[in-house]
Amino acid sequence: MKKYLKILKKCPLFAEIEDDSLLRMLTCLGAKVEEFDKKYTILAEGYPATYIGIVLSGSVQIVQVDYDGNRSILSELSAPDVFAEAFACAEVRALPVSVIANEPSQIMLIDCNHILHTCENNCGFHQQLIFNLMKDLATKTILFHQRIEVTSKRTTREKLLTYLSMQAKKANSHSFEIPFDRQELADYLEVDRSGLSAEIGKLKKEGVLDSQKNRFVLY
Amino acid sequence: MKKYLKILKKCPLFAEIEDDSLLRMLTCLGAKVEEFDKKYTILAEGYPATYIGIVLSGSVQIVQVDYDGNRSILSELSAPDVFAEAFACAEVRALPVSVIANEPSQIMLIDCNHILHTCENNCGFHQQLIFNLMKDLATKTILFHQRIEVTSKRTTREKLLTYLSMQAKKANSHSFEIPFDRQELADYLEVDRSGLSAEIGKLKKEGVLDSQKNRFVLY
DNA sequence: TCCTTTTTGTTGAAAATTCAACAGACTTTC
DNA sequence: GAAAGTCTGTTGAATTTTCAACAAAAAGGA
Repeated sequence: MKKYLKILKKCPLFAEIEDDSLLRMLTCLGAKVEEFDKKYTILAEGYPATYIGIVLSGSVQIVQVDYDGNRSILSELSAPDVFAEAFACAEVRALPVSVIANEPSQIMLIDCNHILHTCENNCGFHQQLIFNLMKDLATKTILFHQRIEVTSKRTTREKLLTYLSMQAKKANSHSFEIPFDRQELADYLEVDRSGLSAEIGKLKKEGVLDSQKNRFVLY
Repeated sequence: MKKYLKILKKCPLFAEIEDDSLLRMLTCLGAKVEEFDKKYTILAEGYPATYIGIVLSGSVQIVQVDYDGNRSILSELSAPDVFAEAFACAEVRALPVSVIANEPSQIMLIDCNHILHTCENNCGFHQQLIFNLMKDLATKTILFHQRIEVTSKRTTREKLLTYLSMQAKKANSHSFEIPFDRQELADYLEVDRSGLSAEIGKLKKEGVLDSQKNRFVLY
């Protein structure tokens, strides 16, 4: 396990846990590392969700089969991202998604029951782990909530302005960078990319904002 | 506290916890019950999020002040709903919303730190409480995820069909009821109500589905 | 540096949504 | 049981978005 320490320490799930405690804990949790070739299925739709996954190297896709049989890629993750934690914690009977290796990848799998039900050893770091997992879920909830707040606006302009003011508020400044390129921003806002570009252009002309690449200024 | 037992037992946060254990635990957690008159602020935007709230009676609104000063109501909760748990667990510095009493209400407030950091007594039910809280957050994450999956479709028709097939899958039947009236469904799908009604009409004519009130049949 | 690839902005036409207004069906209240 | 209020479906016009196609700009590679 030692060789994965460097990447595991970057994972928010293991924040505030010392190296040796982490190693001991992983053993205690029965964490296992598996290697998957490209296109191999790591977790399969329909199976019970018990495992939490952590990408150690390579990348994975979260894939869903549509009601009319179309496969769609919900997201793509790389190290040290965590996946399936919500499904595992909610104890869903059947995973609604599959997780597929996007390239040869090393994946750590931990049975969520081992996390949630602390062992008799009662290691103090287990507490911290639960705390970290909780924080991860809570943060996701908040981010989703924010996104819905943005996308529930009805026009591209409103969505954009709502999003940008949130970012300005967060940065505590009129000038700030966003973590998206145009296509990604359009996907986030759930609008058409070209329409988004057009709207940004309009707002510039009107003097409402200015932008160059990812940097925006809101007047 | 005893008089609140009946309502608290309905709250998923306290699932699988026996009455007397629950009462002892509430004391241990420093849970307090406060009464708020209509329009009084229970939790104020901008303050640190440390408390988890539970509606015991009455109802509350989750309110947000827009970037241009407009107040908007994000949701309305009644007993035995839980609020602010995500903010508290994520330890956000400033609440992005306010919680206002919508009528005279009794609210239980619990400092989230007391939940997350188990006491030295190490009561077994505290474990269960953490577990329940985790499940609550995980479930919310999943529900938000689903909603985004639905609303990310671009047309009313696609949104509606995506949502309905999810419900059919969940009910494991072509015929099922949804928990929304038309306006609520439109809000959930983020579309115009009248447009939604029109689309349902079209789909009926095309023989894709049938509906009366909340009951839908998908062919 | 040059060439290739990706990203971004622009456009106009087609399609879809929103908006406002109204009428009928259904509920609730007194 | 009548009246008031709410919910739903329908319509047409105005607005907005999407879509496809292209050109300019930026980024990356050889």
